[in-house]
Amino acid sequence: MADSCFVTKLKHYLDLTAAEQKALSVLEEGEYSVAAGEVVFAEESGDADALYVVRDGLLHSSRLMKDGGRQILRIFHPGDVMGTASIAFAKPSSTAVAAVDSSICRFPKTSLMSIYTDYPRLAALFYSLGMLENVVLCDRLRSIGRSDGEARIALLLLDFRDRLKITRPGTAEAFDLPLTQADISDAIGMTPIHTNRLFMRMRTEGLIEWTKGHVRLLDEKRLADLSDYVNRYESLDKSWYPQPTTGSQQDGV
Amino acid sequence: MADSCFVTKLKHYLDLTAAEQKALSVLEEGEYSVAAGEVVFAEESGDADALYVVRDGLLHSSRLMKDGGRQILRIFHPGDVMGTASIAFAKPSSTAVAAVDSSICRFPKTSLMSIYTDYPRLAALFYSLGMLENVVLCDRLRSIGRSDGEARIALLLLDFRDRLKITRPGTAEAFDLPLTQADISDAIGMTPIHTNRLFMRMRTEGLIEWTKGHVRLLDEKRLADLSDYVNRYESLDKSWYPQPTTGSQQDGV
DNA sequence: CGAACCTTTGAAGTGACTCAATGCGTGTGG
DNA sequence: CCACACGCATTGAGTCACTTCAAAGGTTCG
Repeated sequence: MADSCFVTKLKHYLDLTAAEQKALSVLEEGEYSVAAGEVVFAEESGDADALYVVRDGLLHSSRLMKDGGRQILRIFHPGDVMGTASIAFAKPSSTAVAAVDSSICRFPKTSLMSIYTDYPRLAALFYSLGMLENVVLCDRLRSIGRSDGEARIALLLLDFRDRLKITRPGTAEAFDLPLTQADISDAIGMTPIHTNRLFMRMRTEGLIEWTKGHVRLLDEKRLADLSDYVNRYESLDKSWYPQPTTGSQQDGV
Repeated sequence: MADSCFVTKLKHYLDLTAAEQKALSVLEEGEYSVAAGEVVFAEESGDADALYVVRDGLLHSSRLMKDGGRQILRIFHPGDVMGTASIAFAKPSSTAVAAVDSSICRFPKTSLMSIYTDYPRLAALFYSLGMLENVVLCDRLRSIGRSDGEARIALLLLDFRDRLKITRPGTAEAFDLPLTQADISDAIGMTPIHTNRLFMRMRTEGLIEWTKGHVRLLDEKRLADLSDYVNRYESLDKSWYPQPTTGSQQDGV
């Protein structure tokens, strides 16, 4: 059987043992479909007793504002884990919605327990990935806090592309971006009207091509320069990881 | 010996066994002082081979912009762990500076290895705390992306106060805030001039009192309302944690 | 007693916002 | 097969929150 996107993604960072892969497969048992626009979990409603692995499609998490506005917090690609806030809290702190028809796997967070006891290296990998997301979030905070509209769009596009690259190594300067301009504006903290004007401008400036649902980066260097972009997804520092768990013996230092 | 702020903070979330506390004490061995304004680690310079526990004082991490601007990413209080980005990366992705004379403990990240192998419940707690920070970061992203100046300041003040509360349970509506208006403006993504006008306005509106280095929240309800604030620091969901490690036996499910 | 740092104020400019409307493709029901 | 509705992209005009540039007032400290 071919690897799932989840395993592909983890293998991108770390050589997994057979035992580790087997332990992970438990997390991808309950696969199901969500239609575009459908809500997977919602802010302050229901219990956050599970996490979700994205198998296919595209989803995002957001928080609403009192005035009806919305801030998109994260965008989830195949191989990503959604709902990690429920590791800390018993209620969802954001709302997850499918941007296109997607396929996800739900697993109860108690499944993590045996990973922590029996597969310490996987626990370490999870922590690393959590901290990676943390750094990416800081990059976005900096972008939204301190740079103008074009730079914010540039960061979003480059990040989207590089995240896609992990599980789709073929991805280059052109890719599908199945988000509306309204979605993008909610992600970069601007109004849809202004976001549209920015897209127009970036088109005439020769930075990007944009046709509904599809983007081409025409000048990656200038985009990266604009947004001071760093690709955080290349590799992780594994120097502090414990020994891997192999099937036969239960490790040892 | 009295608990350190670090242990106090972790105990706020979880009853630690004697063995667990002993394991943590290793992380607080190399204490040293940093003067106000001093840099602990800097963006893209040197190796990120260590983490830091704050014992006393106040520090923050930031990233610079090309034009000389700065975005403050996080503010560290006693009991907080700085430099968690080095869990994922070999180079610092931000710059940490002491806001006031502080005292911190440095420990190599390889110290985490034995915690992951021998104290799975501590590993789980660390992961939870990482995800908590993640959610807090999302709250700030939302604030900076979608709300106006007053709301951003309100969030910063409430968050600062509630974070302080963890290790200083006495803290109420008045507390020291040893940051300049320029620092605060770098944290909320505004210019110092405008930040000052916002402070002035919030003063006349009866929301806060502000004297250099000291703040009093005069109308917490309205501040919380303005910023749609949620205190994330009250408690963690521990339902998925593995059994604690006790000194004598090496656990078992 | 002046230098350095921070806060405060004034005035003018601008990037992004609001309100308002048009265009455009797609699906759907009459 | 056309009329209509709906969701999304585009454009225009006026306004406002926040910025930039410029300078003055307070404190603290050597």
